[in-house]
Amino acid sequence: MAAVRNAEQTRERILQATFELMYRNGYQGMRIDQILANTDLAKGALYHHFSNKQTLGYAVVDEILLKQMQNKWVYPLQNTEDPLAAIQGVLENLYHCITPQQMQLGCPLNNLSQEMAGIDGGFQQRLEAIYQLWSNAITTALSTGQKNGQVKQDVEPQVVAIFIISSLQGITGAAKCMQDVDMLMKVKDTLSDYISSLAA
Amino acid sequence: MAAVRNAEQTRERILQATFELMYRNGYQGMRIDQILANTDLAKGALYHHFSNKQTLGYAVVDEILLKQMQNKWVYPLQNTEDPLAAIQGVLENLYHCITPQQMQLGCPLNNLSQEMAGIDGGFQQRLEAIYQLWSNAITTALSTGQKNGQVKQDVEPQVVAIFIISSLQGITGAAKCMQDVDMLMKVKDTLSDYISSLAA
DNA sequence: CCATTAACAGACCAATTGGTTTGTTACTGC
DNA sequence: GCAGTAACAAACCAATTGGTCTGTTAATGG
Repeated sequence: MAAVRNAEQTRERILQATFELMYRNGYQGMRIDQILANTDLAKGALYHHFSNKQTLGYAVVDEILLKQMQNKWVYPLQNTEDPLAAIQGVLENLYHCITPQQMQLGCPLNNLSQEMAGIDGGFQQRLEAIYQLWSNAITTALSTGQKNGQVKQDVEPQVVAIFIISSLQGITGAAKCMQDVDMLMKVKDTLSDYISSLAA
Repeated sequence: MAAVRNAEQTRERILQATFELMYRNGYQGMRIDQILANTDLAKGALYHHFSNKQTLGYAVVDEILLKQMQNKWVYPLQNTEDPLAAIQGVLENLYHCITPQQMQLGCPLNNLSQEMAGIDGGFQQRLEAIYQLWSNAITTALSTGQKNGQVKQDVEPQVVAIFIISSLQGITGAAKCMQDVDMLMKVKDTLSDYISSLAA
């Protein structure tokens, strides 16, 4: 058995497995041994790449969650003709192919925030940075919309941006408990209507 | 030392301490030994009242969280002249005397939901019941408002109720990460404006 | 081609965990 | 007032936990 070695790839495998376990069980519920089982690695390998559980958790936020945020929200809202429509598009896309499984598990960012932001300052700072990225993307989009005359002048972009983010996270969170897909969709439409009401 | 015994009171003390620890550290992060330390009880006492950690966690939801929901939302919205104003009042009251500590810790119901609803069916069912209580209270208020001609006829009470709940929870959750009181208040006002827009 | 080091494997460990058991003490009904 | 039981105390336990340590093997530069 030719055991090929690729440090960077191994590191990535560990990160990905950790992310999935954290998504399913939370950071505190996630176990190191589960990572090893899911990656077919030994402890030596993991602790060669990450010094401890906390560092590993931080890395998941800094690398995986951050990248997800960029792909889902930052890039799609950049250089768009109609910012409001772009926001609606991302929203639609988000709910378009959501599985019952995903509904039950909720949003990785939200889950981790509620679990760890209040307990661990390191997590709080890193998660805050991602929320900052998110709100900046929407704030910029709304501001651009105002410049283009597509968005009402009396809305405060930053406040509304955070309201949109909050509502979205809240809906995902509520769905996790309520387990009602139809209701989830209707509530999402209510948020959609609110966003539409921002149009000039 | 006359060790006075009061079973019901001891049970309540355990429940209260467990609630606080769960609020601070999450269910998975909360440790049995911490409960004992905070109540000055021995293990025998705890396991005499509760058969295991899970049962204890469930009891916190069934008794403490449920009662909090009734006091904060159900009763205040019952038999009110102006349901919409009543909702605004509860909201205002909620944010009126919020400490930085509470902002950092977030909402007990939301924290626990995000942490456990996806993992443990027992928690999910119990938490869902509380969300049901909550949404029913607001739904009924909105319906009454419609009958009274105070609320627009074209709003769907149940959907809007869940949207309000979601937004509120989302705001609390975001505040936990963002740590910005002023922003939190402004976003809350945005929700308040939305609720005002429901008036006939 | 060989020395050095990076990338792993896996046995090992101390501390912590939820939970049990056995014993003691306060109450309660008769 | 005493027997029986409920309400505790506290030592004990097995399993799990994150983390370490000592090897071994593959790459890499000279």
